[in-house]
Amino acid sequence: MRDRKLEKQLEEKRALLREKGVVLTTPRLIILEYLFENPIHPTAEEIYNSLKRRFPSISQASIYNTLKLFTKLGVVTELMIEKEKARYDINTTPHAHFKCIKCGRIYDVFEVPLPQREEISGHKVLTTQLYFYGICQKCVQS
Amino acid sequence: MRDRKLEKQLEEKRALLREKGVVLTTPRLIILEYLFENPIHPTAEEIYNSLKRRFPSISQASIYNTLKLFTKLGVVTELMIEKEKARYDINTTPHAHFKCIKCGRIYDVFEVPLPQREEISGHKVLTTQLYFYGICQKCVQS
DNA sequence: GTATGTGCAAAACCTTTGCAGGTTA
DNA sequence: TAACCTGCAAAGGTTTTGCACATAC
Repeated sequence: MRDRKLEKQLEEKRALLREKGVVLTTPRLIILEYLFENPIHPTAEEIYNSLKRRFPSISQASIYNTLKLFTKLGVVTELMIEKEKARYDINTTPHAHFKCIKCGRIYDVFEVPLPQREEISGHKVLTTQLYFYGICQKCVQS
Repeated sequence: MRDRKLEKQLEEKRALLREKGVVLTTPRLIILEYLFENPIHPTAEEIYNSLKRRFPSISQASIYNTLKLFTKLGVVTELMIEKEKARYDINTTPHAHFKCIKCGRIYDVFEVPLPQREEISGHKVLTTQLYFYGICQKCVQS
């Protein structure tokens, strides 16, 4: 049985999509659900592999299309913390991220605030990403 | 005739490479020079296209190998400010970057300091990247 | 001379695209 | 029903790899 709080957040995002005139198709709904239930900053491939077990007909194209749409609408944040591939974060509250260069884990960082700037040297700021790289607590210990 | 200050910086980086036991081959030297003379955060492709005019025998593989080596040694910083491809910055002094989502220009940002943290939630921090995205001054005006 | 690096071409990998068929509102 | 979306397969673009030859020290 699903967490009530999570269910409420999900409904909020669904409402946001409806407001924006987005058609609520099966791929979009199950990807949204997946992101809430797996807030581990998954890649498109991880989402695809997990979902195709339960929904064998889903395609890679739909995963990529949906993630791109969600990013454009601000429903998810696309992280470019890795060179190879994008990762997706359903938590769109501004926050930093830490990537362990040893184990590859990615952590949310709420301890260090993002610089909140509307303008820098005459440039209008719309979004901000702050990435830290190093050795995570688990890898430091071992 | 080349700037004397630039020549000095170049010699410093060459010395750093020698110290680290890196063989100073032609591709490595000309890429280093290129980066100093073109501090525009070029991509591997841009470097390749520019250099092959003067050194037709240079290969893509050498560009990629060299950039990876330089990044590992801390001679350049690899920017993941764009999803599609990496960009390289010879200025390894910690600083932020701004990318214009309209024209694609990438600016150095010295006005906003990077958070200087050695440790976050028990994780050991080694490097930090701060990226701003928005509309640049030139695009705002037009 | 020997370890190390280069150049070439092909492969690997992530992401996008075109289009016929299907689904949502 | 009409607009929009999905799934499939192929293509596109960046980066990596294997190997014979070449080069730096």
